[in-house]
Amino acid sequence: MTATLADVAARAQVSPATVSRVLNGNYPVAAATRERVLRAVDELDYVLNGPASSLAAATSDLIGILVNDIADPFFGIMAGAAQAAIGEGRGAREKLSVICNTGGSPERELTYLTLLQRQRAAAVIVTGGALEDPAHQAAVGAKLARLAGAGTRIVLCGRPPLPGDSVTATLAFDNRGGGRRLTEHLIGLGHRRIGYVAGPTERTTTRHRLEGHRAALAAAGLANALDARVVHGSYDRRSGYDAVLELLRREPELTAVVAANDTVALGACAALRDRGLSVPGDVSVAGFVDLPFSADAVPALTTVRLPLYEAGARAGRLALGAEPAPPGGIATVHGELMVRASTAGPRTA
Amino acid sequence: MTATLADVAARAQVSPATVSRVLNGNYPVAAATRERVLRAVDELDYVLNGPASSLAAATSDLIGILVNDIADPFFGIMAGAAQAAIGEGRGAREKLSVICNTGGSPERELTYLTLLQRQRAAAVIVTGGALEDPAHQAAVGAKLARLAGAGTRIVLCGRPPLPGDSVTATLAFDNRGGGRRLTEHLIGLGHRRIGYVAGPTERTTTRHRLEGHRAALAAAGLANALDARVVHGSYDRRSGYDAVLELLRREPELTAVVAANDTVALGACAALRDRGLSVPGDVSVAGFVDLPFSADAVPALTTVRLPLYEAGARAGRLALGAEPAPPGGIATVHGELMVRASTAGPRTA
DNA sequence: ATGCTGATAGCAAGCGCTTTCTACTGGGCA
DNA sequence: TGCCCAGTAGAAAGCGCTTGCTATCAGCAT
Repeated sequence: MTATLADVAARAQVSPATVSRVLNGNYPVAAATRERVLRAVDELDYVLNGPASSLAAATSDLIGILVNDIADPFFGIMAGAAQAAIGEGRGAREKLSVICNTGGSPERELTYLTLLQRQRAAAVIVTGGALEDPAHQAAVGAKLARLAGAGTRIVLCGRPPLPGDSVTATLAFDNRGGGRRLTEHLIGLGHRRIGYVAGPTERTTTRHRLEGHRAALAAAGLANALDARVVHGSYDRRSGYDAVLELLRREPELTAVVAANDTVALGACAALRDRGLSVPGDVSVAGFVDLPFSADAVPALTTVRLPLYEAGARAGRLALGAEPAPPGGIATVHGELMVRASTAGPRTA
Repeated sequence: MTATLADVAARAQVSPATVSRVLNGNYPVAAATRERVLRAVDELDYVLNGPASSLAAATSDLIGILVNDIADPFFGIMAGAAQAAIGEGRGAREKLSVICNTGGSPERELTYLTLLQRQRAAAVIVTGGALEDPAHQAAVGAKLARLAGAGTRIVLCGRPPLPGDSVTATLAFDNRGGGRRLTEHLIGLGHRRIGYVAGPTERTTTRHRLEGHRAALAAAGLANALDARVVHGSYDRRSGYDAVLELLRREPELTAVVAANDTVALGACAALRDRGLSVPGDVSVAGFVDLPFSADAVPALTTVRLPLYEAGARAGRLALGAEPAPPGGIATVHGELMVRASTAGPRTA
């Protein structure tokens, strides 16, 4: 059937051990021998048996990348960047980096972690905000600790640090700071009645961005009506659309809306438009993340730019061990406020 | 260190064989015994060793999903849908479906295929258009044939059929028909000078959509100036922007632009706007695929809707063997023309 | 010559699991 | 009462690879 190491060995007239060493390149093999072996490999179209190899070597070349929603470019960009970085890495053997889509489901997150543990993955990159459920956090923490114990490198990307020392490195987005700067920008423009379309309640990302928003309001003495002006939803466009209608119902005099992310912001814009309100003429809108299409939207979206590609690529290198972990294991990735056309001063009523 | 099957067996006072059978559930085991084994598994926090298992059973539970660019929602949606379908599948054992991002690079495509072959993947789903390079096509075909020979199920999703019988099932998008209907729509509106922003030259998807366009023009007797009105680029927004500027340079009197996909179309809109031209007032614009944000764009984009999610999910089920292959192994997935605000009759000059 | 050393190559013992074949048990039936 | 069979469990032979250890050999110093 399929050629095995032994077949190659026989053809090259050497022992299986020698073939293995040629393939792994971590043991001296005479040039002539190597040559002969490689020729045999080629002639037989031999492909290493991964499972057998992993079993014998007690390691594998699999690297898992967990994302909440791969259809969302936020994750797509990070995951793609990580895979690119990993593909670039020159290790002894090429790594197989794979993206696992949890769909935001805690169970699937754990399932994937178990599946990766089962495969004895070389590294795991977990992206995106964490669920705030303590039980689930503990379960994930325990799972990661076990993985780390088995030699798997763990990298968190765009996720808050985890207690314990099982994580190799954490790249945390400064959601709080970004959220704060964004709202400060709006306040600076003169807005006083600012609505907030938040993400799902139980996510760290949601909370942190909202906390930044709140901090800015509090600093300006505007925090009183806050809660009435916050609506939670998911991270999709639909959610932004619906939330804005709800906000408008609660407070028709709103002059600005901050959204959980760009996608939500675009949904918000659509709702305002459908309501006959102009952006930013009647209501300013701001997003978060700065996805590729945000600069192209009409009007171009004011947002906080998160360097997704860079962060993803760095996570990939960290997973590979190709880059030293940041001091303390944690690096904070800051966002940059991008002021564009979707925000302006409130109409001087 | 990590618990093994033998440890579990010892603890449950049974043989390793029995533990294996309990875990795989394909052999009768007395309820009491099973119970005891499961308790031991739990107590020891045992996780199966995937490589060992795959080696012994000569199969693995890995399913690979190849995409050209995971940062593009076109692929994100399909891949996510496929993963969801696979996660849903109730096989004897949970499958690990993984997304591999080729970045459109033929070498990486082959590398991933080899890596998956190395892992003895249970199935491989290849999405997106193929490169038209005969050498590469042959290489991919050969690789897939080998995989199929080793028992790996092969599913093509959104990719033209491959000769030979190694492919389990093919879901081909009707790019030609969709392209044709789209251009017919424009012609029907009265457009005569229609520009076309095509994707990369060497891709099947590009060619098919363009052929549809050409067919519509030919049927209306408008094919004469075609070539001067076609500009090739990549599948991104930037490409649409630049291409429209080029088209306008070549033919300032253009009244409509058809883009390779929605992202490109949005770039095209941006360029027109920057040129002071209104959409669809001065120039109509149409896309392809119907990504989530296309309906929200301003103006909402006329496009050909491809059922990405459904196709991806079906590909997942086919990969699982949970759904019978379509007759002849090939199913054509048709697009639906979505007429929205970005297309209108040409200005009656 | 003799013994050393460094450079290569081979032997063989697993890695942890699956699965075939065999062995044992108890009950139903003649 | 004895036999057969269904139901269940175990023994053991690998699956294809890696790697520690040993064997070989040339060259060189003694």
